[in-house]
Amino acid sequence: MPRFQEKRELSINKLVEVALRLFASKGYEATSIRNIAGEAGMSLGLLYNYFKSKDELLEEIFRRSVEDIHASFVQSPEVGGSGIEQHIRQTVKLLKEKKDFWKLLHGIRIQSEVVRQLMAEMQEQTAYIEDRIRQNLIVAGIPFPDLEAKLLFASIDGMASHFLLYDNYPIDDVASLLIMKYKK
Amino acid sequence: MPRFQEKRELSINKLVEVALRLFASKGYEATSIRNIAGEAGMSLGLLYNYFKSKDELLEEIFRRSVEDIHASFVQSPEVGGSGIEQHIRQTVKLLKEKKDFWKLLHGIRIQSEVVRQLMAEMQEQTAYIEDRIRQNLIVAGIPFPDLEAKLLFASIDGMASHFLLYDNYPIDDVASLLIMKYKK
Amino acid sequence: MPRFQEKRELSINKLVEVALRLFASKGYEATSIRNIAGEAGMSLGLLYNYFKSKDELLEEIFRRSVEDIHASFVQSPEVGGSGIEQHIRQTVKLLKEKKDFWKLLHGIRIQSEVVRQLMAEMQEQTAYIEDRIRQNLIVAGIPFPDLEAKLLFASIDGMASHFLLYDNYPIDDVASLLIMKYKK
Amino acid sequence: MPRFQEKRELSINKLVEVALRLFASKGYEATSIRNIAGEAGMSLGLLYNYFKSKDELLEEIFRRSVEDIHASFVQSPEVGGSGIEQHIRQTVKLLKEKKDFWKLLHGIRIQSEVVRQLMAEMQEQTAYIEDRIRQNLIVAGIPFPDLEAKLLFASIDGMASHFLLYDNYPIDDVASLLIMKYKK
DNA sequence: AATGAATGAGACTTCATTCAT
DNA sequence: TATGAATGAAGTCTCATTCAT
Repeated sequence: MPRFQEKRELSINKLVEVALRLFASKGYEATSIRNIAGEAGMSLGLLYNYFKSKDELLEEIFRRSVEDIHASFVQSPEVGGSGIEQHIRQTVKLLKEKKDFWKLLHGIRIQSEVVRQLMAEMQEQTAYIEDRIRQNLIVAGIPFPDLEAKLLFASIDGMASHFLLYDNYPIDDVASLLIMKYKK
Repeated sequence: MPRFQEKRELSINKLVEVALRLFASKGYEATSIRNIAGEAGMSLGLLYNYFKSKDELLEEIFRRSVEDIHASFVQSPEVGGSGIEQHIRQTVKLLKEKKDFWKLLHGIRIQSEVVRQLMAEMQEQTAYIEDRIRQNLIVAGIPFPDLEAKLLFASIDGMASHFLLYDNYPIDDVASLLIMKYKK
Repeated sequence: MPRFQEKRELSINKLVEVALRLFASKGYEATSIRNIAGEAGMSLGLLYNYFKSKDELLEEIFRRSVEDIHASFVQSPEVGGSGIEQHIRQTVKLLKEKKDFWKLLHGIRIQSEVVRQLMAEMQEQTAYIEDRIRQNLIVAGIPFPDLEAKLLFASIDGMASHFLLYDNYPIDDVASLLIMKYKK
Repeated sequence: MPRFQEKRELSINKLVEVALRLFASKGYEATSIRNIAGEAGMSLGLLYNYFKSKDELLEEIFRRSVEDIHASFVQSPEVGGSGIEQHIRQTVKLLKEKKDFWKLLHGIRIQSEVVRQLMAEMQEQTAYIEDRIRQNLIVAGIPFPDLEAKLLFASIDGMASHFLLYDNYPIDDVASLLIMKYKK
């Protein structure tokens, strides 16, 4: 019965979507399973048919989001320019597209009690991103690429934080300015 | 009876110190009042003699920390160099000195909810800092000081995040590199 | 699934019944939620599935009781005699049938605080009853019906209090005597 | 040192007065010892120097009030008229003078968990009052004095309840009407 | 006499999770 | 698949009371 499979996926997608939204706006701890099931229009029991625990739901959110982001970074660039420019533009694009996930991530990454495991996996992603940045800096012939990579990564991350934090943050302008610094 | 006052302040200081440490490491929501009182070596009831609620304890932590930080920024600089250099060095110094508070802040600022009030007050501090940065950029004769201020603020914030996030983060080196970019 | 509805109603009815009994005998404040759940043979958590708070449970008790009483007063009289006689007899009948509710009401009505809202609604009922009494007095051609209504209402209320207060209170005899005073 | 004695009595009087006011307005259970000490302008410890417990404070309130009321009933009448008239007028007078105590009493007498002992003592007073009423009825030559006493007592009690319950209750008028019924 | 620090039990309430249907 | 009844631990907070000073 493919119908069952369909419904199953529909429900799971709905749950992931709702949970991400709530985790992003209220925080992981402050969001209750009841709240999620309610907003998703389904019962507590059904939620537990799909996810063994609240943690597992969080993990699934991370899995999906990280996968999407990774794919987006790896695949042929959707934005033009040099390597660095592409990287920054791509990051900004993803920030806008997946604002809720970034909010969740930024809100959870420092106090990772529940999510130590997830964070370990994230670390890999982080290292990968920093490495990409370094590669691009090397290509651009910038000196001290290791340290520069750390700085650029931090700058991008800070920009992201402020975008998530403040309304009407002119992220495109700030990004452009940042890109300019690495031109020539 | 100054003895009461003494004991009172001792208890309050201990509570604020312990709560800050726990909030920083486990997060505000995940830290229980019982946990705080226990680590502070006192009973639940005593905590509530001094703080009407968990929120109020958090507020007191913020009040004290923000006050310290503000004072530290305003007073005669303890680190040398140009305006921008001073600002960055001072920030790094404070980051190291008040690591727990920054952890708490970075872990709480995105999903406010409980702390919308506090965040509103923080906003003022934030605006003040961004303005200081802009002033320094103007003095240094840097074009687009508004946008540059946003970028520099973001870079510093991102650097701080990574310092809080990763062990052995070479913040002094990254800071030096950042300072260099605004020299000459 | 009517099964859920059934169970739900069963639990709610049980809770309302037990809570009324306990509130009546020990008072609202002195009765704990744990006590209620325990006597009702269910867990604390289940109670909170049905009632958001202790107050709401009290409100439900009031809602149901007031509704019953109102219905009983409005519907065709189950006791004979003149208007006044009917009113008094009906009151006595209800007193016996809903002794617990009257106990709760008499024990709570003076120090409202929690139940100011409920009391405001009760006031309407009270006014309605006093008005009914006045109508009956007018029909019976008794002078000063306004004041007489207040007095008769007070007498009935006092009789009720003493019935609730003292064991073996001869309420039927006292009621008969009271009725006699308004005959002829 | 009579000064100590003086201060002691002053403090005790203040506590009794404040506690009575708070018990009357919020109820016994809902009033905290802290609240009482605070409103009386003294420390928790001092309160416990004078009263071993919250119960004992309540007992003292009852002792004093009952004594006052008893004295007032027993002593030469301050209001004129026949026995019944005197009794009713005197009751109304006391109601006005000791409104808080009556509120407390009416709010506590039905659910007497804490105060079973006190209520037993009150019962004596009650019996005494009912007996006085009966004596007066006998003197007035009214038939069925036993039952009439119960009814009149209930009427007076109900009047009192309504006076305590409703603002601007015309108790004097209602009392006059009640008195009239027993004239001739 | 007088203070208020200190305690711990217990109050109300929420929550993640399990289970019978 | 789907429901929501049911649980019990744990959370925040209040309270009467004791005690050192």
